[in-house]
Amino acid sequence: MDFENYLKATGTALKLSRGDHVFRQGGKGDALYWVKQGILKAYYVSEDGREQVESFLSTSNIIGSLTAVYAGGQNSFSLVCLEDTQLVRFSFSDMRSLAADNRLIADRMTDLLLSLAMKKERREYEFLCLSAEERYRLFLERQPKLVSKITQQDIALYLGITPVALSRIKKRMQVE
Amino acid sequence: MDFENYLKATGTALKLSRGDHVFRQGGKGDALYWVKQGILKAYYVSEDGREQVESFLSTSNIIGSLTAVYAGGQNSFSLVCLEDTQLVRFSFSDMRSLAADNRLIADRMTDLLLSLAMKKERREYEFLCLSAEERYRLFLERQPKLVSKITQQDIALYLGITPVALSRIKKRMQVE
DNA sequence: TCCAGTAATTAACCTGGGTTAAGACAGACA
DNA sequence: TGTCTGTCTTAACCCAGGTTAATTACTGGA
Repeated sequence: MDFENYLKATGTALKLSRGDHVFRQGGKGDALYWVKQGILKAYYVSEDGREQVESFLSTSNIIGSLTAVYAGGQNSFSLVCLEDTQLVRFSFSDMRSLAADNRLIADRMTDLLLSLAMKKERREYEFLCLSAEERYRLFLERQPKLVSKITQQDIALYLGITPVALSRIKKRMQVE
Repeated sequence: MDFENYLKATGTALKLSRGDHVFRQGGKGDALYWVKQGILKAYYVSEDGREQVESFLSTSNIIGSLTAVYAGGQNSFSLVCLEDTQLVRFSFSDMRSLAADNRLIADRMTDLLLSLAMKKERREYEFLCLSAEERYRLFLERQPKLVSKITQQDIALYLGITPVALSRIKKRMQVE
């Protein structure tokens, strides 16, 4: 059984509308989600009520809170649909059990974890070494298709700055 | 065979001195390192020659560049000893092969990947949602033993600020 | 077509951190 | 004992981005 078949066999198909939440920060559950269709936003709300965007997801991405997966902790962020969305939900612990007897699943699971960790390693580098403007340029390069479908506000919060600051950066870039 | 025995059996013991590099940014290799004894610093050098610190490692931590592990890419950072250090080097691809036939190794490998990814998820959150001062307070809480053994400069570069800024933050915190 | 609500821009002012440079301090060593 | 070197602190100045608020533009109903 390969990974796609595993998803079809054990996963639950979900159809959600723009604005629906897949899960909320603080909730429980070790589920992961494969995005069949749509655009989603993963975001944190910090203690003082401010929102920051962890990432945007689109077709064929896989997302889930690792702190929730690991030892069944709480979701560290919320996941909301920015468009009508189709997802397949599957359980990490089920996949892990299955991986013990199935090399294909085991390989895909390892790849999945590696790529999740690498994605975060890259983002860590960007925050540590790049300016807000450089991060914005990189975002335009990497996710050009998303730009038109996401509000400036969300892009700013993804970059770790305010919408006002992003507007200034855009203006600065036009002039040059 | 459990994980510690796996390390002893297949790993290579290394003894390094303060200042020695374990590997350098841009180099190849899919090795991971288990820290038996000592303190190390993982750091990036960005294009303009500036250094930023990715993390500090001490006893029983495991470290390696995930981009290097994944598909045998290049190390995305350098690793240097801040004290005399004992390491055990082991190959990720060997562990992965072994995991296919050994559930204990497979479990430990999955845990390892999950904890690496979670560590980065946490740090991503800190950069996105916390101020430099809050990140410093958190560092003092989490790694109090390291504080006395690491220069202020390295702590500042870990927090993503300059040594001058960290000195100001410390003063500000004393006054309050 | 008009209205209401949201998103984006712009301006004015404030603040945290960067930059540069000068001094203080401490350990290493001749 | 004095000097050298590296680390930390402090000060002065600058700038990117935060904050608040007013203005404009856009969009989706009714």
